[in-house]
Amino acid sequence: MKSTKRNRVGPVSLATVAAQAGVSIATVSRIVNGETRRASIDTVQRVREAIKEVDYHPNQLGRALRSRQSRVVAMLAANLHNPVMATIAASTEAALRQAGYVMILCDTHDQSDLQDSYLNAMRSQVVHGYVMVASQASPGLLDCVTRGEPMVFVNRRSPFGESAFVGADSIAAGADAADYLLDCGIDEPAVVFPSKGSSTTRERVKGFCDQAVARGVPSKRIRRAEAMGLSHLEVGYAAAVCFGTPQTWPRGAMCISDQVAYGVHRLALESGVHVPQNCKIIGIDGNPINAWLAPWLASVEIPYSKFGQSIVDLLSKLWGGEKPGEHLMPHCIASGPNSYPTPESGTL
Amino acid sequence: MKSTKRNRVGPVSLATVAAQAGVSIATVSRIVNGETRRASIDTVQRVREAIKEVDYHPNQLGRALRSRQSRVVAMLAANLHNPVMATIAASTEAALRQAGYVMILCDTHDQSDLQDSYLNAMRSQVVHGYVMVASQASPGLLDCVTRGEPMVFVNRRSPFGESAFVGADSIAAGADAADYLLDCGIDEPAVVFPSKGSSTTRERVKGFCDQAVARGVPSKRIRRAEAMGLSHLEVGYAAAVCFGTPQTWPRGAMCISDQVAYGVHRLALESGVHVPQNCKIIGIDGNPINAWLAPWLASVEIPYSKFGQSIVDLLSKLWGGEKPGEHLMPHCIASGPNSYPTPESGTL
DNA sequence: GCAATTATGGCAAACGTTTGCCTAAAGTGT
DNA sequence: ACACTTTAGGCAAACGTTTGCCATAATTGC
Repeated sequence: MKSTKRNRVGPVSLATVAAQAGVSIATVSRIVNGETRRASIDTVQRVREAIKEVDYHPNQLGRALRSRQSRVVAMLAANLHNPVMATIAASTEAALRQAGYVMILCDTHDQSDLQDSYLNAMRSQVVHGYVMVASQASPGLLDCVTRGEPMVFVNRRSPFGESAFVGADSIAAGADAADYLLDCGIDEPAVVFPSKGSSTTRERVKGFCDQAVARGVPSKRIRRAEAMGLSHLEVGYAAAVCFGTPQTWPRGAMCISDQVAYGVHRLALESGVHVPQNCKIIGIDGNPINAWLAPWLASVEIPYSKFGQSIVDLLSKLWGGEKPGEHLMPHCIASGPNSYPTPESGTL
Repeated sequence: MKSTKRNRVGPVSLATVAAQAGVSIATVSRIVNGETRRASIDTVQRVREAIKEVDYHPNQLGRALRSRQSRVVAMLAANLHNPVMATIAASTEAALRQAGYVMILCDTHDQSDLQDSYLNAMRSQVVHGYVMVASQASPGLLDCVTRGEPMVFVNRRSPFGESAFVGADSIAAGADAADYLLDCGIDEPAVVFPSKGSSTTRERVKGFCDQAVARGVPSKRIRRAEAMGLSHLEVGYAAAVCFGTPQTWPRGAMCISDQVAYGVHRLALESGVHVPQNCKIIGIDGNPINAWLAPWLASVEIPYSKFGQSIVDLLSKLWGGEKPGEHLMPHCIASGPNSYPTPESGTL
């Protein structure tokens, strides 16, 4: 190696490259950023070699400081223990990466003060955009919105006026669940949901009830089971208590999430109610684990693993100065109870 | 408000505060950083008011650029769809936040080139530390290690010499699983694992086999079932095929992860093998969902939701210049099959 | 009353970028 | 030969911090 290759241990910056190539920092910067027409062909060549030589990588901090915009996006999710949000996080991370961004992940535990605290922290990190998964209304969020920060809301719409949104059509999802149960010939379906649910929850319930009524079920005959609880699992378990004995259990139940369905099913097991023979259950979310652990469960599948791409598309539009748009993701009835033998039909 | 409160729309920096308070930038900086003894009591007061006044928040970019260290930690996880890693990510995020850091989350999909790509990206973000969850050996990782970056390895040790590590004692976990099955009186236990598993996987298998042998099971009588597959679910399902008919199934099986156990159980269902009556299954991980969806499963519980704190502790030590330490997390047999009625003992 | 110390706080140089503006030199048209 | 444009590239000012060093003024010790 004939050049004075210095095994630089310390940080290598534009200055290092410039010195190595014998040009100014400005020239190197322009070449790094693809501004090749401002330099002669052999200068470009020389600089490119120097870059390899000293193993230069642009410092994103300097870049962001100067240009007042980073390649960092913040995701604030309400609860990472929820597999739905974990899936959304994973897919968003992948899509962002594809687009050359990195993602900072924050778990707000569904607390508005924590959300505000994160919002502040992210602002001082000069993040370039926000992804709010199931966000809460909070003063800090209002600030961000009014400041016009690029924000995409996921699953829950902005509490403050119109905004970019990606989520499922909850009304339609609820309606599809109603269709499923009604098509099974169940004339008095139940619906299980958390008492203090989000708007999404309420929409799912509403979609279900409206559709049931539209198909001739008297509103009074829809058995509404609700409970409050920390997790949807517990909500389902607690709410189903009102179903009573095996004789009084409904023959079909729609749970506003798969997690609620798991809770309901546990009580069914404990009560000696057989699912799906005695009671058909349909959830919403389409958790992939259902095929393995909950073959008794039908579910309205929502393609969370495709949310990431839509989120990034929407963000890009916001960055491009466009009006916030909406992406309503398609859904479908995914998994009816699987065909392989349930314990009851086994060889015993 | 008597002061000339300007409703600054633009960015507010140290300069803004300095102007407002009529002092120099340096003074404000020092006060912001708690260097109060360098300013008179009333100057401090005035600056503090000015800070409120203009709603100043330090720009972390400028800070990081100047001091060459940020409050950002990168986590590179092999696969966020794995609930184990999602749990670790969530708990680490919480612990880091507690310590005043933010976390950038990267999903390497267990690919070494993607891992390197992220490692590079993180370096140019000037992150302050790395958390490698189930990392791969790769050139970029070797670079980082030799450069002496603060890194904590989780679940898989560094492929390159000693390093900070947090994880469970896999040998002991495997041994405990063996004890469980043997204590149930099963004399020919099976062990189910992926063919090309990580070191952790191999240790769990080894711990199991060694303990079984130590307790008098001839090594030949341990039925080893392995398969390759993308996910542990599929591994379990495929590996259990070799168990054959209900007559030839083992009476107990240890699966090196709960996910493998789910796969095995699905085949058991399809084959008409009743769990746990005909075959006891024990997994490792202690997925909280087990209590709800897999009451038939025993599991060696590993406290993943406590990993975050240990990870941050270890990172702090590294930052403090200490030698990399190890945290072996305790584990215990968590959930035997639940006591509530299984389908087989139901009212049917 | 004078030197030595301490309190208070400003100056300016970094950190690594990007970019508007300027300067030469070289090329082009007539 | 002259005016004019293009090409190639450097200068220096930001962006928002931190911090070593210097400069006053006030206090202390004798």
